[in-house]
Amino acid sequence: MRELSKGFDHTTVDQKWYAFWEKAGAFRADPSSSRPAFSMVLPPPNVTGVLHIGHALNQTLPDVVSRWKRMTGHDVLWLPGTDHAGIATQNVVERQLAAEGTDRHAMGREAFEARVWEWAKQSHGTITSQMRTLGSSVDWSRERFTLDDDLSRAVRRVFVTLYRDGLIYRGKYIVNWCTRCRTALSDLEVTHDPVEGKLYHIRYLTVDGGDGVVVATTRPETMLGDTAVAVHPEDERYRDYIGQTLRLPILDRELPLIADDFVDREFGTGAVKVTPAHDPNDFEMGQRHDLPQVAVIGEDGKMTAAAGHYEGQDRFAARKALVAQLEEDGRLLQVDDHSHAVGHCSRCGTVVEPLVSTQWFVKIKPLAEPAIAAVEDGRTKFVPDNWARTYFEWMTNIHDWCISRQLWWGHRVPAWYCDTCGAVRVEEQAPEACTCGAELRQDTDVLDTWFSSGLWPFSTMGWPDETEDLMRYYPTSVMITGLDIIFFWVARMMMLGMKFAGEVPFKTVYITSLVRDEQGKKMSKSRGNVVNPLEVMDDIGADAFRFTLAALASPGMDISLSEGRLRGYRQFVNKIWNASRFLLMNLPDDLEEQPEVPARGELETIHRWILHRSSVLACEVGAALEAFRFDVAADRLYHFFWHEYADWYIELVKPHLQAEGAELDRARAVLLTVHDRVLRLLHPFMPFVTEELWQTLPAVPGDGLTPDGQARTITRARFPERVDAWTDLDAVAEIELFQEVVTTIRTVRAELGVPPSRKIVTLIEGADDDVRTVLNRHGDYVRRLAGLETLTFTETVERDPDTVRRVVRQMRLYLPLAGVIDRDAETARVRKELDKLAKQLGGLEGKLGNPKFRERAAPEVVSEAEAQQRAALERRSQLEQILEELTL
RNA sequence: GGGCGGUUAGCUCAGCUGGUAGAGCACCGGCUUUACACGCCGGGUGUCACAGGUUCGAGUCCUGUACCGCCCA
Repeated sequence: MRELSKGFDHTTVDQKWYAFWEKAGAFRADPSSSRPAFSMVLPPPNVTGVLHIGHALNQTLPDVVSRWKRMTGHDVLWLPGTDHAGIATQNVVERQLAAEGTDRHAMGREAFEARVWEWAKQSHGTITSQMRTLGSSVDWSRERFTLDDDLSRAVRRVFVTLYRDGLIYRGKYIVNWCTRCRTALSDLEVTHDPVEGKLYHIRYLTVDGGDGVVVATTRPETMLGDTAVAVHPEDERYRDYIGQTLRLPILDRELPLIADDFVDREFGTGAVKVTPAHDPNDFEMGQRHDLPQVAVIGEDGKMTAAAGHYEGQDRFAARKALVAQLEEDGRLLQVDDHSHAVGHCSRCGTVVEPLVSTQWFVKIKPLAEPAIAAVEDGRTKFVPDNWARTYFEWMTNIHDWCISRQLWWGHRVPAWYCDTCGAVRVEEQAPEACTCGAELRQDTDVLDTWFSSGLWPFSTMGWPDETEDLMRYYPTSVMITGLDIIFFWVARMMMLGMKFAGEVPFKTVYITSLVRDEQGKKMSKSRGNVVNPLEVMDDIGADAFRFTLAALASPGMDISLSEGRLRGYRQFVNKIWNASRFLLMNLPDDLEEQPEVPARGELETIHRWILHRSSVLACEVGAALEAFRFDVAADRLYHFFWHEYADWYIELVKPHLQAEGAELDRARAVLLTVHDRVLRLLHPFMPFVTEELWQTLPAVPGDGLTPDGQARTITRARFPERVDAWTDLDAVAEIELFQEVVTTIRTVRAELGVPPSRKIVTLIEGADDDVRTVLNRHGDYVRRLAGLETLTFTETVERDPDTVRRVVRQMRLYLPLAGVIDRDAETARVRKELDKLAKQLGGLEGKLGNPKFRERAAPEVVSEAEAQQRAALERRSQLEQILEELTL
């Protein structure tokens, strides 16, 4: 006899199988295969990152898809890799250096880069091994890193092409500047968080000493850089002031009072100070009115020489000092509490300082337009489709993309400058020297990490070379990723993919939701409610964890990761384990191959029923996966396995497993077939336990072989489909009737506290011939599952007050239970049911009595209501009879 | 301010093209029935946020309100 341990121990099993799969090349794509291709790329996590709950979800779902596709006969490529995460990684290493009492400037660029490479190589193993723990079935032989030589070559090719097409330009504009990271940021790397600040009202006098105007500002320290005051052109209050000259407090600079309809009349006093060098809106206003830019805050966040005697003070200290000064001068009229959104660096949380700086930009509109069109005409589809709206919203309001970063870790901008003649050379390969003969100096900046990850779907496949992989796997089939990076990745991959690879990068984009904690709160370190996926997997295993995520992944809904669900699905894994254990106990040792399931005509009803149900299940799971309804698929599997297969079929099949000869063979064949099928259906969700169990089953010849044909693996076994020959509604009807009778008797026993050990008797009155035939056929099962001594049919039952009576369909069940029956309780129970029935009948009568219902409702709806009414009336008369008998 | 989503059992969530509500967990009662106490049997505990409207009929469609959340500005 084959044997399994008493429970599933994921700690010993999971690793073993992942290593096996990898060694066997189970996840390796094969471009020479004749099978249809199915491809995905994994949005690369940070090379120095650790697996968090978002990764877990965004890898579990595509893993379910790729395992499923592999089993449905596709040549699957799921391409993994990591990105270099410019700012984040550089920050970490800089902190390490600081702890060692040095910094990157002391080391020099080359040594620093070498140091970061070392760190990246070292920490790279963390996330990749965590992906293996989760079971992600990626093709590691094709793993990529954004700084790989090929990918860097792609970055340079794209940069140079965009530059030559006029889509990349260098210029002096206002950008988001992080004073701590000392680099420019793109709009997307700035998060706007609400801050409780103040609104300061400051009087600016006119040059001739007149009262002037009062401006309202949240950032008084920037006033030192004011070069105008603006009001709305139609604002009656200020009509007469427009064109006057004001005097800037403290610095005494003269400022024109200009009119611009950007000004919000409702805000503050309706007059605003204009600081073109430190506010993006003011920057634009400054350009419209040709205002000078006075930078009073430097790249280090400290006041510059232009700030007068505030020079050298930190911007926030300067604010305090300046407010005090204004107050002393009597210029500060009012200070209100004011809550407003302030931009913070998404990497370090520092308040972003808008400042004017020379940077490289991507001109985005010409790239965005085709990317918008591709979603409009359905070349790329969003699932759920309302995300397309968010995509359009962003793509149509998009600004030029600042791609240069003042960092050392990343792809260095491929631009060279000649200090002699002023030439700028943008080349893929470093030019030897300037055409004027002078030496060239390369731009010191690097590119935004997202500039390289935006190329990911094709740069990883060898672009710009026309590689076999690129030809076969691009465009990818699906992109599965979180909503938080719909703009970072999806939008940019769309734009760059269309421009450079000539086609959309993916046909479908499935947007996953946010994983929240049990109370629906966003997980955050400060809140302390972060669920660590590694701890969860350590605790309950990757299989239960993955199944939970899939079961909770309803489209468009955030996921609240509930402890209860996790526990429940861990128990499900245990259930699967034990059902397999039961199966194995009942198979002979020498069974090497799975026997064929006999034809329907040779099978007992229970076998026909479970085969039918397993066929329907395969159909439902397949359809759910096709529609990305991971939750529905998980729900069907759970329900089938536990409440049909284990609760009923396994119980029913037990007596047949005690039989001999053909009856035993039939039972074994069906049990094994159904079990094998359900393990396969479960495999995409629970890869480890299903492989472990499937390996113990007798083989299906030729199925599920590893690529070298030397071993078996469920990862390559055929995914079950509907089997038309098993469709059997008669069997379903029989089993349902039987279940109703059993459940009714069990309920009586439970209500009256009849212990399982006590066998009782049941009489059935009013069964027609068909029902008798069916129940006689299943008499053994009923006796077994309901704990009966005898089940007999009768035409008339004596009116015995010590008998419990129940109605099942058109039949009455009589259970003589002298000594335990509580007639009052029984009477109350029947009355309660009659009340319920009366309500239901009332509703049905109201409906059917309404001529408009009969007139307008669909005929089948009407006849359905009539049938319900008939059944309810029948039941009522049965119950009334029972009541009468009880009250003898 | 703009956009999107949510509000259904104690908790976490399903509910397709309208036909008077479901799952898991929790809970209550009973069980060493030889796969499983991570189990078995039985029990549903609800004003489907609120107010209108469409309809023979609304959890489901429409409008509005309230509250919660996310994204963008």
